[in-house]
Amino acid sequence: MSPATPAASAATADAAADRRAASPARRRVLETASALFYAEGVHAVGIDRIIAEAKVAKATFYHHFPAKDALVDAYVAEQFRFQREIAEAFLAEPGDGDPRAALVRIFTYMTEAGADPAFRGCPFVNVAAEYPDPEHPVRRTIAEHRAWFLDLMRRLLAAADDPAPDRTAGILLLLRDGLTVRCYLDDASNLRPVVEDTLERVLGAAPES
Amino acid sequence: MSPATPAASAATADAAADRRAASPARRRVLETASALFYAEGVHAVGIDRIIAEAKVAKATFYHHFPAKDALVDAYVAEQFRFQREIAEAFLAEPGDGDPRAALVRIFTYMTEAGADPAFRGCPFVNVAAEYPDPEHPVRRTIAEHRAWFLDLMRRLLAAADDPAPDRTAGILLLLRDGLTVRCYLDDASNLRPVVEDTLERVLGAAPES
Amino acid sequence: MSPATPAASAATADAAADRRAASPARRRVLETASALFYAEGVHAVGIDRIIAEAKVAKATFYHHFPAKDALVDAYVAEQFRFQREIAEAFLAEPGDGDPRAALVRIFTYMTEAGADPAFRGCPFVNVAAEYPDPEHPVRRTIAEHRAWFLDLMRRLLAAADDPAPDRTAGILLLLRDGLTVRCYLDDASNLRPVVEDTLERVLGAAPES
Amino acid sequence: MSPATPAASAATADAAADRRAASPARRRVLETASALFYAEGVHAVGIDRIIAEAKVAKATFYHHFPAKDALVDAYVAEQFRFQREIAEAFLAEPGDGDPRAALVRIFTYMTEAGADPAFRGCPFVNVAAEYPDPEHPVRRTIAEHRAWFLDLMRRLLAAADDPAPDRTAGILLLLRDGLTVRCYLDDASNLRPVVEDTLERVLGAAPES
DNA sequence: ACTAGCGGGACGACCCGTTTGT
DNA sequence: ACAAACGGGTCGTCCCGCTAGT
Repeated sequence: MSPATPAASAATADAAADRRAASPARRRVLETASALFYAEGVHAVGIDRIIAEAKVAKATFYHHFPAKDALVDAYVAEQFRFQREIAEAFLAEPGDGDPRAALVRIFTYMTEAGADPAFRGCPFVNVAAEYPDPEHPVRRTIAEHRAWFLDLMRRLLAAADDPAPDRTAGILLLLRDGLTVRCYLDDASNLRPVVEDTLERVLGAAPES
Repeated sequence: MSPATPAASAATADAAADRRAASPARRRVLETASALFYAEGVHAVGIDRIIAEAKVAKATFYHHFPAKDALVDAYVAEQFRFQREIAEAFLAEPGDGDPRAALVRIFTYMTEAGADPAFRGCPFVNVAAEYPDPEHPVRRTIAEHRAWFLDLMRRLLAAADDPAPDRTAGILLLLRDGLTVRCYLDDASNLRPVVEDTLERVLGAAPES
Repeated sequence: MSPATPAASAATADAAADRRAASPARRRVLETASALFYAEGVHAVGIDRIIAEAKVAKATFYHHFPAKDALVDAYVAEQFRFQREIAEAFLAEPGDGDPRAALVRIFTYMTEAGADPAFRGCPFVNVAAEYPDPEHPVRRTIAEHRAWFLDLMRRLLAAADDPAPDRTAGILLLLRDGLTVRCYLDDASNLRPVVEDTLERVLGAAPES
Repeated sequence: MSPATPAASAATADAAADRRAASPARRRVLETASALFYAEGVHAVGIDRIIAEAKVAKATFYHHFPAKDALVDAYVAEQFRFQREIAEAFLAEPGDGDPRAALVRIFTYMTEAGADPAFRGCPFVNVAAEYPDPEHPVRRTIAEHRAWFLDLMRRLLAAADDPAPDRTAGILLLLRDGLTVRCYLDDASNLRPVVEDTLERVLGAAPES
C-alpha cells in the first residue's frame, strides 16, 4: 500500500475513479443502459442486451460495474445530475432572476418534455416501482433527488415571497409527480392550460407588476 | 330450458364464466398474486412463487389464466373494482349528498391509506412502469381506471358548482397521482394539512354555509 | 367373479370391449387424435389438445385409454385397418380378378392419394420415426402392417405368375415406401408416369393377352 | 490489412464464423445432439440432456445456437454434408470412372449401412416426420439434400447412357427412400440380392462389355 | 358413462446475472 | 476483449391421477 496520507490516498482513489468514469466504454454502457432502462424498465432489460448494444465485452462491463444494481444506481444518479443541470440552466436564464418566472419555466418545460411521444414518465418513480426496499442504494439516490427538488422549490418560493414556502413546495412536488404520471398514462397534449391554471391557483395570482 | 335459444346459451356461458371466476383456487391465486405484485412488483414475482403461496398446482393456475399477463390484467382489474367500490361507499355516505364533502372525504381517505407503512404507491402507476406498450391489455385496463376517476371527479365538481369542472377534474387527477407517489417515496406523515391546503386552493375557499 | 366358463368369460369381456370401442366418446377421441397425430406428429400433440378438440373430459379419455401410448397404438391399428379395407376393395373390384391389374390399381391409388396437399407421408413410417424401440407395442403393430402388405403383394404376384414372387414383393414394398416418402417430401405431381414406368420395369412388360 | 475494404471485412466475418463453428464446445454439442436426435428423435431429446451429455453449460449452448430448431437445422445440414462426402468418395474411387459401377457401389453401401443394428432409417425422413411445415428451415435443408441426390443420380445415369436419365433418377430416389425405410422397419439382412435385382431391372441388364 | 375441475411433479425451451480463463 | 462456464431462474406444457357431481 502507498505510504501516502489518507487524504492523498483518497485523492488517488478519486482520480482512478474519475478515470474509470470517463472511460468511453463505461460511458457507452451507461448511456445504452439509461436509454433501455427508461424505455423498457429495469427488470425487463438484461445485461446481455446492454453489453451487446453498447458493444463492450462482458468483462469490461463487470470491470466498471460490480453488479447490475450498481448500473441501475449509476443510471438513477445520472438522471439526477441531468435534472439538476436543466434546473440550473433555468435559474440562470433571463438575467433579472425572477424566481416566480423560473418556477413557471420549470413546469412549462416539464409539460413540454412530457408531450414527447418517447416520454415514459419519471425515471425515479418508475425505478422505485421495481425496487420496493426503501433502504436499497437505488432508492436512497431517488430519495436524494426528491429532497433536492423539494428544497429547490422551497428556495425559489421563499425568494418569491411565498407566505408558506414549505407547504407550497410540497404542493409543487405533488404537481411535479402528478404531471409526469399524467403525461405518461394519459393524453399529454393540451396540458399546458391545466398546468398554468394549477400554478396560478397554487402560487396565487401572478404579481401584477 | 331449451339449449337452443341464444339467451339460454349465453346465460349458460355466463354461468360457466362465473363459476370459474368464483373458483376457490382461482380466488386464492388472484389474491396471492395481488398481494405479491403490489408489494414487490410484477417482474419480480414469478409464477412458481405465486402457485406455491396460493397452494395450487401449476396446471390449475394455467387452467384459469392462459399466461402470466392475464393474471396481471386480472390483478389490475381487481384493483380497479376495489377502488370503485370504495368511491361508491364514499358517495353514498351520510351528510346527504354534498359533493364537495365527498371529494374531501375521498382525498382524506387516500392520504390516510398512503400513511400505511405497507403502502407502495398506486398499483396502476407501478404496473404501468413495467409495461411500456400502451396497447397492452394491462395498460388498457389502467387507462380505463384513469378515465373513470377523471369522470368521477368531473361529476362531483359539476354537482358542486365548480366553474370549470373539466379543468379542475384534471387538477384533482394530478393531485391524486402526486399524492400516491409522495406517500410511497417520501415521508407520508403530516401530509393531511398539505392535502387540505391544496384542495382549498384548487376548489376555492370552502362554501361558508 | 362370474361362474362362467373361461370361454364365456372371454366372450363377455369381448362384448364389453366392443361396447367400449363403439362408445361415441371413444370414437371422437380416436378420430381427433388420428387427424392430429397424422398432421402434426405424435409428440407434438398433447393429450389436453386432443380432449379439448374431441370435447371429452380427461377422465373419459383415461377411461378408454390407459395412457397416451395406447391411443397411439389405437391410431396405428386404425390406420392398418383402413389400409386393409382399401386394399380389399381394390381386390374385389372389376369382377374378373386380374391380379396384375389389381396391383397397378393399388399403386395408382397410392400415387393419387399422395398428391393430396394434406398428404403427410406414411403414418407408419412417421410414427416409427418417433418410436425408436422396435419392441414397443406401437412398433409391433407397425410391423404387422408391413408383414401384411408384403404378403398381399406376394399373393398377388404369385397369382399373376411372377417368376419370383418373394423377391418381387420385396421390390414392391420398396416402391411403396419410396412412393410415400417422395409424395411427402418432393413435388408429388407428375409422379404417375414414374410409377407406371417402375411397375413395368419391375413386373416385366405387361402380358400381352 | 485495412478493415475498410468489403473483402477484408467479409473475410473477418467468415473467420469469426469459422472460429465459432470450430469451437470445441459447439462441436461437442452438435455431435452429441446428432447422435441423440438420430437415435431417439428430435422431440424426444431435450436440451437439458444434450448439454448434460455434451458437458457444456446452458448459456454456452445458447451462445452457439439461438434455439433448438437451429441445432436441428445444423444436425440436418451436417448429415447432408456427410452424405455428400461419402458420395464423392464413391465417385472418385478406382475402376476409372464407370458411372454405372459408381451407382451400384452407392446402393451397395447403403444396403450395408442399413444392416447396422444402430441403423434408424434416413435422418432426413425421420426429421421431416416431426416437422410438418414445409417452409420450415429444417425442411428446406432436407429439400436441398433431396434435390442434390436426385441430381447426382441424373448425372451418373446420363454418363452411363441411360435412355431416360430424368425418369430413372426418380426411380432410384424411390429405391433409396424405400431402402432406408425397409432397413429400419424390417429385417435388414439378406437385402443385397433384392437391391441388386432391383438395380438390374431398373438400369437394364449390366452392359456386357 | 360422462363431465368439470384440481392436483402434482417433471420437464419443455430459454434467459438470468456473474465469474473465469486466455 | 472474447468465449466459455455456471447454476438457478423464467414462463409454460407435459402426462396422468383423483374427486365430486350429474
